[in-house]
Amino acid sequence: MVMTETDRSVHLQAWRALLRAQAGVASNLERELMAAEGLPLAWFEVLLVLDQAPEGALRLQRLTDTVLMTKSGVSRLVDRMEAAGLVARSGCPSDRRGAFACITDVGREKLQRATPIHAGGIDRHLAKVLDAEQAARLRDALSAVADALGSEAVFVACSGADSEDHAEVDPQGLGET
Amino acid sequence: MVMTETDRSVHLQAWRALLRAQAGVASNLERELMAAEGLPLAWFEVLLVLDQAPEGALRLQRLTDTVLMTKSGVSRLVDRMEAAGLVARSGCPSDRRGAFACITDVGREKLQRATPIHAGGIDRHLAKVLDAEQAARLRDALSAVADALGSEAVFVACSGADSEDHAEVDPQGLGET
DNA sequence: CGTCGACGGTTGATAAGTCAACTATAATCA
DNA sequence: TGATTATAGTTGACTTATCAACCGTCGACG
Repeated sequence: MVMTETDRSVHLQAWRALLRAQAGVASNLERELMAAEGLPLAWFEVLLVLDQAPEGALRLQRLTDTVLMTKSGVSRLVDRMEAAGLVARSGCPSDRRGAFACITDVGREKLQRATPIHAGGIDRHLAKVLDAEQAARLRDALSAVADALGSEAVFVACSGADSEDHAEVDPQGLGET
Repeated sequence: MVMTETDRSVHLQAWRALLRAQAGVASNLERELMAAEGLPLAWFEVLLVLDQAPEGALRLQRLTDTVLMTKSGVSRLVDRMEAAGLVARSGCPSDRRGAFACITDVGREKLQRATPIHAGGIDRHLAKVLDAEQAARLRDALSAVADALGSEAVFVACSGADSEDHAEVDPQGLGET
């Protein structure tokens, strides 16, 4: 496949647009949910997947994928939501290392009130701009990108360049105290 | 415009795909840049726009837009990059409140070495999955979304719901100590 | 010309996420 | 069975972004 200069710049533009759109929509959704229900977007997403899960419970590990966060991040997120009464932890009998996060009744009520807000946001920010077909294409393109990623993530981490000889800049506070 | 159940779910799916793709590509790009040059993605983007700017300098305020960060975030980001020697602050003669961030020679070198890494990442993660036409459509769709956003952001902030009567959950530590 | 509101940038306090190290349990295999 | 390795989750140390309050400067208007 030949790769012209223009081709490359199109992909770069797509990437920058992706960044802008994501940041913009996310911050609007967050603001709306926050204003209407005092609910951060990430909390909403956790409630959403928990609600759909059987028993309203999911292993923390599974949450990791849906919230796009490390396990420690999820652990602390669940801490906060538990403190707020929206979810509860419960041990897993079949694997005693594991823990379930389980949506509470309060959590379900909260979700119910938040859902139309969120849906409205999606409507306003996406549906107003893209018709169903465009949205479907967008979904497909982005899914393709996201799916292609996982497969080579490991590869990339081990091949591109090893971790010596570079890092002359040292983002974490200056190496020369 | 009639809005069926399916339509709505398509938009939701598009949004979730958007989140996954953005998070995935960003973290891969970041990892690659970090491994090869010890350079965070945000730093790279700052260097990139500074390099393209006349005199290699831009007001901090302008950086705010391109990096998608608040002004305090940008101020601190520039702090760190300045400490690392990649940029320098310089006062603005015509408006003595303002400050320029100006790319240094070291910064330019760094950018030069980082650019192929970044381009390679875009290639691997986007160009490999989307041809030029698909990428162009993706760019257009996402730009449309992002552009539509700004206009109503203010509106949303003031209309949707006011900030009393809700927030029963209080994400910031429990209101009942 | 002087006052006053808006703007650009910095800073203190804080929220939230990462990484690395650790604990405890599970699974594999000699 | 017992040792080894991998996995689930938690926690401490740390990084970075935000918000709100602040300072200095600009610009407009009486």
